[in-house]
Amino acid sequence: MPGGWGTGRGLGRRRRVMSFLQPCILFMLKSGEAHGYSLLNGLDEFGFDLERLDPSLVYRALRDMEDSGWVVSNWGEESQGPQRRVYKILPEGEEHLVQWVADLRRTRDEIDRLLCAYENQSQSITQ
Amino acid sequence: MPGGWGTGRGLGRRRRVMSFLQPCILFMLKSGEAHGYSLLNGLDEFGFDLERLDPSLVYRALRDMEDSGWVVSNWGEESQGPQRRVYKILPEGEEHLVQWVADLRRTRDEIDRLLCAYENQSQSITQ
DNA sequence: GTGGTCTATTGACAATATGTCTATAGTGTT
DNA sequence: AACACTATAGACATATTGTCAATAGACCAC
Repeated sequence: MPGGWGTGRGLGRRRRVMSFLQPCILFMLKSGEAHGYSLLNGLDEFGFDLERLDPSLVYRALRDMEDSGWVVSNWGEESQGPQRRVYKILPEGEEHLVQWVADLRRTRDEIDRLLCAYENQSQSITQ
Repeated sequence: MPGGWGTGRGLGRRRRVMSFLQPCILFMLKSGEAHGYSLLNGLDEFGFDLERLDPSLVYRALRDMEDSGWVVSNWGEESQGPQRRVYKILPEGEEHLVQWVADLRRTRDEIDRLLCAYENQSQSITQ
C-alpha cells in the first residue's frame, strides 16, 4: 500500500482491513513457512469459502506482501511435482501484523457500535 | 453496487462493509429524515473523525444510495440559508439495512476469529 | 496415450471503491 | 471586503478487488 495513510482527509485513517486476506495469511505464516496453495486451503478457518475464493487473489496477496517487505519467498526444492514458492514471514511482517491486529480490534469495536445501536433501536420499536 | 454479488469467484460473497459509511448513514436515516451536512456531523458517533472525513464522501454515499433506490431526496424549503437536500429512507433501504446488519455481524465474527487465534498464539508463546 | 483432475503459480484486464481537490453559493461576523 | 460556516456537487487520480485465461508437472482411469 504505497503512499501511506492518514495524510489527507478522506475517511481519516484508512481501514487496513478490506476483505482481510493479507492479515489472515500473515497470521498463518507465523506458525511456519508455507506455499500459496497450502495457505489457500487454510483460509476456510477464517470464514473464506474455498469454492469461491479465486486462488489468484491469494497469490497476489503474497506477492504484494513480498513487495512490502513483510514476507520473503524462495522456490522450494521439489524433487517431484510442480515447483512451489515457499513464503516465510519477516520481522517486518510480524510488526505489521501487530498493527493490523490493533486496527482490526478498532474495526470490530466500530462495527459493534453500529450493531448495538441498531439492536437497541429495533428493540425499542418492538416493545 | 450494480451487478450484484456472489456470482463468480473472487472472495466469494463480497463484503458490503468497506469503511461502512453507507450503513451508518442509512441507520441514522431510520430515526428520521435529514440532510447531508447534519448526517456528516452525526458520524462521529460511529468512530469517524470529522476533522478528516471529507464531506464529499458523505454526499457521494447519499447520491449512490439514492441511485440504488434505498433513499429519496427532495430540496428542502428553506426560507433562509443555502438550499439543502433532505433525504428520507425508503422501505428498500430498511430491507437492505437488515441484510447489511447481518453481513456486519458475520464480518465482526470473522474478525473475532482471527483476533482470538492471534491472542491464543501470543499467549502460548509468552507462557 | 490421452483425457481428466489435482497441485501450483502467474498475468492481464475490467470493475469498483476510495481519496483528493476544487468549485459553487448563501449567511453571518468583524 | 475578508473570513468562517453551512451546504452540495463534480472531476480526476489511485487503490483494491474481481474475473478470466494461460501455463505446467503429476497421477489416475479408460
